[in-house]
Amino acid sequence: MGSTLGRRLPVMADVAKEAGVSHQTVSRVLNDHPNVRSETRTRVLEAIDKLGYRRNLVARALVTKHSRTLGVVSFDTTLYGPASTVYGIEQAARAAGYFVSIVSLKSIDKAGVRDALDYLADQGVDGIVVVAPQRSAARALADLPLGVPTVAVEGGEAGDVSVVCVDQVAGGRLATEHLLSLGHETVWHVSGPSDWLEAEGRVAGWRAALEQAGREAPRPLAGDWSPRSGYEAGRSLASMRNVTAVFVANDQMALGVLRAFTEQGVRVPEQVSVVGFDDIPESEFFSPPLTTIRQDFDAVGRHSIEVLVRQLEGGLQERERLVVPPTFVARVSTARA
Amino acid sequence: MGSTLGRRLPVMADVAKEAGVSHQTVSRVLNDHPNVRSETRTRVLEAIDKLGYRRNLVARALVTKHSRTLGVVSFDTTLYGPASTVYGIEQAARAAGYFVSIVSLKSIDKAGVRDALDYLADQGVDGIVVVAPQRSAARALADLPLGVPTVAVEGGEAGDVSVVCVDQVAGGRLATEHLLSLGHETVWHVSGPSDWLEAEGRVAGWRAALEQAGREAPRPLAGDWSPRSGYEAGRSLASMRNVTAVFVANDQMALGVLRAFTEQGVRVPEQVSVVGFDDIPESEFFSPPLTTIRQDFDAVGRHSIEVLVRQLEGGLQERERLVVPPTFVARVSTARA
DNA sequence: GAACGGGTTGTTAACGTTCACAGTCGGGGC
DNA sequence: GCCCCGACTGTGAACGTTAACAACCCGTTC
Repeated sequence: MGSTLGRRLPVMADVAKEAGVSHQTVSRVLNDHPNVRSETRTRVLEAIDKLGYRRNLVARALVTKHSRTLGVVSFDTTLYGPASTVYGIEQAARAAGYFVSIVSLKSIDKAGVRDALDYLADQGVDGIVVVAPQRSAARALADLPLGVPTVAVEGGEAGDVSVVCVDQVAGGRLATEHLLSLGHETVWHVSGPSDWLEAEGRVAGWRAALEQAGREAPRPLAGDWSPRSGYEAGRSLASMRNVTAVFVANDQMALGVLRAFTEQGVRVPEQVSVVGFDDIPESEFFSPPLTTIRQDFDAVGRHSIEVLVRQLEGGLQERERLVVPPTFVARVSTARA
Repeated sequence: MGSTLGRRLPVMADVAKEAGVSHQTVSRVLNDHPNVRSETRTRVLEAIDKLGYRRNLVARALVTKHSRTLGVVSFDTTLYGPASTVYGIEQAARAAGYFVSIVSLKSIDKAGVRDALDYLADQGVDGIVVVAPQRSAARALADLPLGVPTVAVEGGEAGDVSVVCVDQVAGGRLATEHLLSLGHETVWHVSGPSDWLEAEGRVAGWRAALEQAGREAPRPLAGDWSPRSGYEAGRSLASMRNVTAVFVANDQMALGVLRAFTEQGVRVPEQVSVVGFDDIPESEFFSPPLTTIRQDFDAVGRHSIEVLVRQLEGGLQERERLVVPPTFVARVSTARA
C-alpha cells in the first residue's frame, strides 16, 4: 500500500477531519461533554461510524492515569469457591465498566502475594481485589505498602484494606446447632487447613455452639479441603463407637467422609449425621444428598467490586468491612439421634 | 506537597537526571540494549533502585503498540472444565510474560461473543483465547472479522483461527470400548447438550465404537451437564430392564445417574456399569468411585497459549490444530457383564 | 593525516489521547 | 451601542515511553 493511507487504523484526528471539526470536539463527543451542539455531535458520530473509529484506550489511560482495569489475585481458581467468587467479581466489574486482569497463585506465601501485587501495579490497574483466604496471605497484605486501592475477600484482619467476607463463624454455628437440635450428644468436626481463615472461623463457630450448649468439644480432625483428606478423616471417625454427628468444613471433604462411611458400613443418616459447607452443585446428589451451609460466593464477588469502586470513585474513604451471612440448606444427610 | 517534588512517581527523566545520562540511555538499560557501557548500566540501575522507579507500561504500550496483555473469553468459569482451562491459560501466559484479561460469559450467543471480542480489542490486547465449547460460539468466531490473533479452545471448525482441543471422539471411544470389552451387550449414553461440540464428539466416539463392534446404538438420553439432568436420565435408565452399561458424558451427570440408581436399588457396578468423563477431583470418591475419561485441561490451556504466542511473535503463520488425547481412568464403577 | 567504523550516547519526534486555556459567536441587559 | 456571559469550538501542550537519527569518541586502516 502506498503512503496515502495504508491499513492504519483511524485516530481522532482522522475523524475530526472527516467531520470538519477539531480533534478536541471529537473527544468531547466521545466523553459526553454537554457543550456540543447536537448537530455537530451527529456529524462527528457519523464520521466515527463511517471510518469505523474506535478510541485508543491505551492513549487515554496514559493521560488520565486511569486504565479502568481492576486486578484480581486469587488462590487456585480451580476450586469451586475461588472460581465462583472470581466469576462474581468479573461480572460485577464488567457491569461497572472495568476490565479485569487476573493472577492465579499456585501457592500463597508472602512473596507470591507481593509479586502478584507488583505485577498488577506495573500493569497500571486502578484497584485490586485479593481473594486471600489464608492467614499468610492476609498477613502479607497487611504488611505490604500498596499504592493501589485494594479490597480483600475473606481477608480477616487485613491491615488497612477493606474486607468482604462470609460469616464463617455463623456458618459453623448454624451447622452445629442444627445437629445439636436433632438431639446429638456432641458434634465432631473435620476442619480445613489451619492456615485458612475460613477453616478457623468454622472451627470457632462449631466450638462456640458446643460450648453454649454445655457440651464437650471433641478434638477436631484436620483435613486439607480435598475429598481424600475427608476420606481419611472419615475412616478414623468410622472406627470410633460414639460418633453420631459430624460437621465437615467443606462439601468436598464431606464427600470423602460419606465414602469412607459407606465403605465401613456406617449408614448416613441412620447411624451418623453429616453436615457440609459450601453447597457445591454436586452436594444435592451425594449419597445421601448433603445437608450443608451455603455460601453466596456470587454476592461476595459483587460486594467486593462495589466496595472497591466506591473507594475508587469516591476518593479515599474509611475502610469498610462487609459480612455476607451463610444460609442453612436442609437435605437428607442428617437425622434425629 | 510543594511544587518541589511532591508525591509524583519518578519517571525515566528523573532516573536519567539522577544517573547523569539521557532518558534514552535509561530506556536502553531497561530494554537490555547491548550497546551500553557496563559502568553506565550500573549507574542507571543504581538510580532506578534509589528512586524506586518502575516503568510505565501504559506509555510503553502506546508507542510500541503492544500491551503484552492477552484476552480470554470463556463460558461460565464456575464449571470445572472451563475453570481448569482458564487456570492453565493464565499460568502459561504469565510465564510467557503476558498479562491476562478475562471475560466470562453467562450465555454464549453470537452477540455475546462479538461483544466480548470487541471489548477486549478495545482494551488493546495483543491476542485472544476463546474457550468456545458451543457450536454457536464457534460459528460466531468463524464469522467475525477479528483484527487480533485468536486461538479457540474446543472450537471445532472455527473458521480461520487456530484450535486446541481434547480429542472428544477418542474419549467417547475409550469409554465405550472399555464397557464392551467387559462383555456388555451394548452401551447406553447420557449426552451433553446438543449445541456443545464436546457433547457431539463424545456421542460420535460412542457411536463409532458400537458400530465397529457391530452393536445397535440405543437412543441417547440428553442432559445439560448438570447433576440434576443426570439424575433424571438415571431414573429413566433404572426403569429399563436391559440396561447394563452406561457412558455418561461428564462426571457431574454421572453423579446424578449414580444417585438415581442408588435410590432405585440398582447396584453399581454389580447390575450396571457406569463410565463418566472429565475426572473431576470428586469422582474418585463417588459411591462407587467413578471410572472415567480424563481430560488434561491444564495441557489444553498451556498449549493454547503456546500457539497464540507463536503466532504473536513469529509473525503471521499457518493456522494450527492441536489435539490433546484423553486418558482412561479405571476405578470401581464398572465390572464384567 | 584523513577517512572509516563500531561502540556509546544524546536529541528530537512520534504514539493518540485529554486538559487548560483562549477564542468566537450570539443574545440580553443597561 | 456597548458590555458581558454562556454556549460552543479550536489550539497548544502535556502524559511517559520508544524509534530514528545524529553526534561523539577512539582506534584502525590506507
